[in-house]
Amino acid sequence: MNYSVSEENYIKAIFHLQGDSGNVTTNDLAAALHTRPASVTDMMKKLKAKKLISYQPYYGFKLSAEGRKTALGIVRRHRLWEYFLAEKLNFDWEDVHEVAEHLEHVSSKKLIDKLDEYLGFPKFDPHGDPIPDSAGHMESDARNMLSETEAHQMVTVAYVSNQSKEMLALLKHRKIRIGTKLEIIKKFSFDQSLEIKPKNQQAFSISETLAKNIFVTHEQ
Amino acid sequence: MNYSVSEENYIKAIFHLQGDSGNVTTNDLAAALHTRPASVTDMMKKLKAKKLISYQPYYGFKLSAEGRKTALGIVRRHRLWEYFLAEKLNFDWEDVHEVAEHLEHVSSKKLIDKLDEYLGFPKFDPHGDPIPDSAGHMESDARNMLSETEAHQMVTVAYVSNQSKEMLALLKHRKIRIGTKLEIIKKFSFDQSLEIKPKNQQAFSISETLAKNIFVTHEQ
DNA sequence: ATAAAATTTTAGGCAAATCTAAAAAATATT
DNA sequence: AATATTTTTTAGATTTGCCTAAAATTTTAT
Ligand SMILES: [Mn+2]
Ligand SMILES: [Mn+2]
Ligand SMILES: [Mn+2]
Ligand SMILES: [Mn+2]
Repeated sequence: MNYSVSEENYIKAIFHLQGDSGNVTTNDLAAALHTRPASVTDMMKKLKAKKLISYQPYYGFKLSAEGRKTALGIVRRHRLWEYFLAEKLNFDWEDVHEVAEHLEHVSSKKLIDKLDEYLGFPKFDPHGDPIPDSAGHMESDARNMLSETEAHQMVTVAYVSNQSKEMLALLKHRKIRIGTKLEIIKKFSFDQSLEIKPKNQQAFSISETLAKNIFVTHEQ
Repeated sequence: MNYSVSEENYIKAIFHLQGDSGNVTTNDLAAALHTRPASVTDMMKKLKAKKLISYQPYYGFKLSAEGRKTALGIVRRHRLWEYFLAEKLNFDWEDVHEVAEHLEHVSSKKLIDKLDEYLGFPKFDPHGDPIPDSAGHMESDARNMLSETEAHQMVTVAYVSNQSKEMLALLKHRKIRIGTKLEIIKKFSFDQSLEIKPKNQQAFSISETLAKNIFVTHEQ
């Protein structure tokens, strides 16, 4: 019911790594947590004993129903704190993650539910990621990769998939954030770069690399 | 420069225990932290090696200048979070301590300074304890024990020295909190009980035991 | 189908933080 | 001053979480 900081970091990392296949490997998890494969194997034994994952030695692991529920709780805390830091404390977009990485481990349910209420039950964090509600449910709206969106469309930035400091620094410089409305002026097939024009800004071009990491919605 | 949760809890406990004499004993610290004397001795060796305390085996210990500075930082975080929980998240007075006990260990300076600013640089926490500023300075205003205050005076509750659940439950029932203004109607020498009348409330009597744990200011 | 390479696990060790039981030292009592 | 009591420290274990090096297993290449 109550897990250590280390256990929580492992659970959350597995949650983020298991995409559709649902299976995570020892090496991948070690890389994600900047730790050694041997340490991962140790922890997997413990999480299996606690029934948070199913684990076949040599064949990877996946969260159990209980593990997933636990992961959603941690993600909820992380994203609510990110929202708080950005909205209330005026943190820059790119700085919220590091602090939330620690705040997420303060696991008082009462604290988080009251924080959620205080913030007005936000649905998305500052990076556009959905915030699970207290029952573990979250929005999953249809988003399209900016690089695959047709020209001459007005879209709204909803999510950025790469959240490295470098990426966020670039977005900040370009004044692109979650909620920014922009028009796709032209697409160049030579290098797949795009000319875009954010509302109330001059048009400029962005690389394919960047466009592949920005997700947009069309509605409205 | 950066200390473990356990080290921080020890440092803070020493800070609270060392009154005027300035010297804390192994048994007292063990009792305060619900741990064993042997564990305290182990940790004292470590804190001494890190120059946070001066420590003479068998003769107790006290914080060094560096240790005191560190302790003030932890106390600052603790009390700012208590203020946040009470003022912004509407926590009951008696519930803030437990959660702050964990939040205090998230030690980002930027986070705490921005939180302080967001809260409007409060000078006292919900229990009336002074909050150190980012340089470690705090108010130390003249407070008097309610039991030793003359009758027919209008005073303001500024601090409660006993912060047990039982005490806070009684104060809550009596609707007495930090900032409550009240008049001392009469003092009974038989049992040292007091008749008091909070503003906008009926008069009632309180025991000497309670009156010895309530501190008040006269100004204004 | 073997051999080579990559991945994962096991074995053994280490540091932090705790504990119990025994020894040592300080303090109090006669 | 000697003895008893209390306090504190030391010795030796235990648990958690991590590591390196070696062994086991799976996967890939020939
Ligand atoms: Mn974390
Ligand atoms: Mn985020
Ligand atoms: Mn604490
Ligand atoms: Mn307090």
